[in-house]
Amino acid sequence: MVAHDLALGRQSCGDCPIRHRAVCARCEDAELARLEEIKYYRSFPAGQTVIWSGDQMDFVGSVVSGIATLTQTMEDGRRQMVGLLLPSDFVGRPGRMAAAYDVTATTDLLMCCFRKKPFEAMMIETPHVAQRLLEMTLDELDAAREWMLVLGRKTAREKIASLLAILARRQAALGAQQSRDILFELPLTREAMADYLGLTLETVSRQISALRQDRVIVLEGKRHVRVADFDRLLEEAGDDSDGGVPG
Amino acid sequence: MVAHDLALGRQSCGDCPIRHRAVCARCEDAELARLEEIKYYRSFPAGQTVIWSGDQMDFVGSVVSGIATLTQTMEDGRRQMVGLLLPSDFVGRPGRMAAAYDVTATTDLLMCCFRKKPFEAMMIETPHVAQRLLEMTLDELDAAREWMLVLGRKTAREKIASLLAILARRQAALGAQQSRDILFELPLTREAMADYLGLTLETVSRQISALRQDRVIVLEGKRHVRVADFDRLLEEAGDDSDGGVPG
DNA sequence: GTCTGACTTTGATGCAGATCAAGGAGGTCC
DNA sequence: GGACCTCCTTGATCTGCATCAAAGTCAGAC
Repeated sequence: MVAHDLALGRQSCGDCPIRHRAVCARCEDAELARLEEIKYYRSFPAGQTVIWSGDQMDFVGSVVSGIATLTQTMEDGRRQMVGLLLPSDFVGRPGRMAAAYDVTATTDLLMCCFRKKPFEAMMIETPHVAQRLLEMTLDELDAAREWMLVLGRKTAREKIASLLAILARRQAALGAQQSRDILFELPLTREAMADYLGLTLETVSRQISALRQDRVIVLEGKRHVRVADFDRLLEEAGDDSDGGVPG
Repeated sequence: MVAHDLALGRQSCGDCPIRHRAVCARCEDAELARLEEIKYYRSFPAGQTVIWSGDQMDFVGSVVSGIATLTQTMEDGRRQMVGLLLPSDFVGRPGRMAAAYDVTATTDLLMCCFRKKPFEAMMIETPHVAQRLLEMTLDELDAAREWMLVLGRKTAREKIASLLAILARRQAALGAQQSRDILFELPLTREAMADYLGLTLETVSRQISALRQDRVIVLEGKRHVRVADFDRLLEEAGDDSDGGVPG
């Protein structure tokens, strides 16, 4: 099973990498078969817009691989990212015609799309899909509220540390690390990080440099980050709770 | 039917003021009867904490009347409001033991609470409750994302105008106004507004004064606001879309 | 009536982060 | 090789909001 197969739709849900985390996680075989009938895959190269805010949207779907962002833009060009979509995250809203946000692929992106009308019908008829979607939406709401604290009350340094902590935690969760160090790639440009954090790209750059000089992180190239002391990073982020890092 | 009756639980759902907007909106008579068995009312005086973040929470529920807030607090005391709960809004999360945020009554508050365990059982068995909760959660997620733009990218003046616009729109929606002016009460102290907007209370006070001097709003006392030109207010808020104001 | 405390307003000053500006690193195309 | 991107870093300066401080307003208790 390679990406090429995925892109051509030659994939059964049973083999899907996000089978147990996406909106279909709870589906039984019959339900899965039904989903399979209304699904199709779409891929987007890094940088491409998936959909513009306000556009008619005739599908909903899941991120299979890669990373996408949701952003809002004001008339004068100020931009705020309001969501970071990782594999298994859901895109679109049942019952709504138009997209509410710009959706952009920040890396090469593969999406599993469902035609909207039949998906909405399924939502009503099969409870497992709606239940799972509720669970995922509640998680997203928690994440959004967490981010409101970051945007509203944290300093620039804390904001950067918070973002790095999210990425580091995700990386740590992906697999047992051979060393205690967490190593990960920044999937966002400095500008995209600024849009996420409500900062300017210059401030992002400066604060990353500062965290490097203060030995909180080690940069290997511009996009690879090594975190030796995760608790230290959390401290810098202003988080009290120590998240569940393995090791 | 008076508040006193409500507080004592002497109320059938049929007469409930939030019957058609709350989590029970879609329920049929039989479902309603079942909800009625597991519900009870609680009232809180203005200023009282409904629940502390981290506390065990053995109920979920709806705001029947009054206003409550969700806030997050950092170790050093920085606070960010992450939700404003108006009548019909839902409190708590099925499937979670502990409260994630502090919930505080900012006005006298009446809540319709459901015992958590039986409510969770109902979520699984009756689709209408889960469907309605999904819809409400998606709306809340949209509101949270809207607020992320406010927190991350708007100036202090725009933040205040945005909050006033939300309150004004809600008031306008409540009933046909006899005049074109929208008149409403601020349900929050300056400090609570600051917590909502990621500002200090001094900045809130100054910006409200500035909007008054610039004739965007008229203050009648400290807590009553008159908005003569709603479009002007939206302009000040940096919103392009003109929301659906009647008249 | 006065006292008290919660809430609000206004002024003076300081600083974190924005803005303006320049240059560096690394990639791709020719 | 050089030209030309895009992305990133760093420096100098400016400014919007925070901070520190003091006084005003109003309702309720007595």
